[in-house]
Amino acid sequence: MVVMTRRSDALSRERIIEASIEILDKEGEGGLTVRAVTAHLATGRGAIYHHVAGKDDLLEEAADGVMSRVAGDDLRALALGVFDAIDAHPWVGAQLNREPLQPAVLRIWKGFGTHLHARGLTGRALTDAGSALVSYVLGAAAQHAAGARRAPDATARRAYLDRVAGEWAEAGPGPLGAEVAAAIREHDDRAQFLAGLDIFLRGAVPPE
Amino acid sequence: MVVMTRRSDALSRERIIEASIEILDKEGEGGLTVRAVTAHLATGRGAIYHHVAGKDDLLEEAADGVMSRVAGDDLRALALGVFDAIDAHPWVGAQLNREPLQPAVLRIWKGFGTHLHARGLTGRALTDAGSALVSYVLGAAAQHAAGARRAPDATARRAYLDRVAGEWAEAGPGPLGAEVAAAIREHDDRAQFLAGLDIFLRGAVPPE
DNA sequence: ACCTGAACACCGTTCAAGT
DNA sequence: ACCTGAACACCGTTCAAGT
Repeated sequence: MVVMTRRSDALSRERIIEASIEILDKEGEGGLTVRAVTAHLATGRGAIYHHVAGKDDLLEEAADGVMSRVAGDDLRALALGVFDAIDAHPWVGAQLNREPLQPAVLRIWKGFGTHLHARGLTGRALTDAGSALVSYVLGAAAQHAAGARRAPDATARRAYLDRVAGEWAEAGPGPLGAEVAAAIREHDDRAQFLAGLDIFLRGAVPPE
Repeated sequence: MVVMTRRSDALSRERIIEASIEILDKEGEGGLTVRAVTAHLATGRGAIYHHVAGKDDLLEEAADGVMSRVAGDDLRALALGVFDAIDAHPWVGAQLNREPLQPAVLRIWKGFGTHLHARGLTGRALTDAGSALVSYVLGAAAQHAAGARRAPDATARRAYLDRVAGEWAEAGPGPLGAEVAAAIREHDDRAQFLAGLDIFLRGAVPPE
């Protein structure tokens, strides 16, 4: 008698999402197609629709998969963790800004909310600060991710920054253009992100 | 003798962008297809490629077209102008977060940079504050636009907020979940945006 | 120079047919 | 129940042919 066992590599929501993250990391956002995912899993085109609702669902779950591995003992560490995760997976930066209710965004909201609450914020002050912090972090993430996508290595990055600096310099003959142009050439996204975070924390919560 | 004159409605970059904005406002981002634009202009599919580089170019120029009409005498007025423009044209919210160097983003950067400079910020303090402010405004814009897209009228908006509040309430049994859930139900995106702007300004610049 | 529209090389999703 | 893969209804972009 032949006993039919499940293939050990049977499809599942988890395996589909895992494969999607691999493809997104290797090929970028444009590389994630249903054809690529099903080819990677060696199955038929329509197979994944038994496990995920569609491509949007796939992207939301993939982004949450990345964000679920971010932790931080305090607020700055958590924010840096989010930044570094997006630096490592640039496609997440765009995805987080597509839908405010997706699991990954709620996860970030909860993390920041908890830390702000621990710092003594309650009521309106808490939700105002949480909302602003989430907006700042997601906005900075999208900006950084878009830049990282366009300038993946140091040489491309230099050319990219020079181009922005040039546009700034020509934009205003006044002192503003020159100042910003110079700053852009010395620019470091991660340090800039932290500087913005500190501005925000200074305005939102009293020093501990 | 027959003198051939140019059709008065000859194609031009301006007319193509204008048509694109109309389609985006009426049909949303998904409605902007090359087929829709060329049908609207009663011309052949390939005609627009003589005037714009492609669909990305079209979206960047359309967003800049909207942002070019925003003005503000002071920083808060400018920020509110950006918010209101995105409220009126939700597709701009997503577009601004796609590419940090696009004309509309540089335009916003210059506006904020000028106002921050006028408030006495220079050097690193200026670029840190400008960068953080742009990130906050673009992030908040994306969040608001995504919500507005999903909940266009008051009834849909209520259902939407109730759903978020519900997710929050069930998320944490502690005081945080209940507080945030209650705040969300009373939530007003525009007021929230202003509250976040004030947090930011408190941290970035001394009161005038 | 500009426009036309068929052709090309893709998409995401559905669904009858299989196991 | 789950999987297969052809079919469907779309895309953006190119390009030979027209004017």
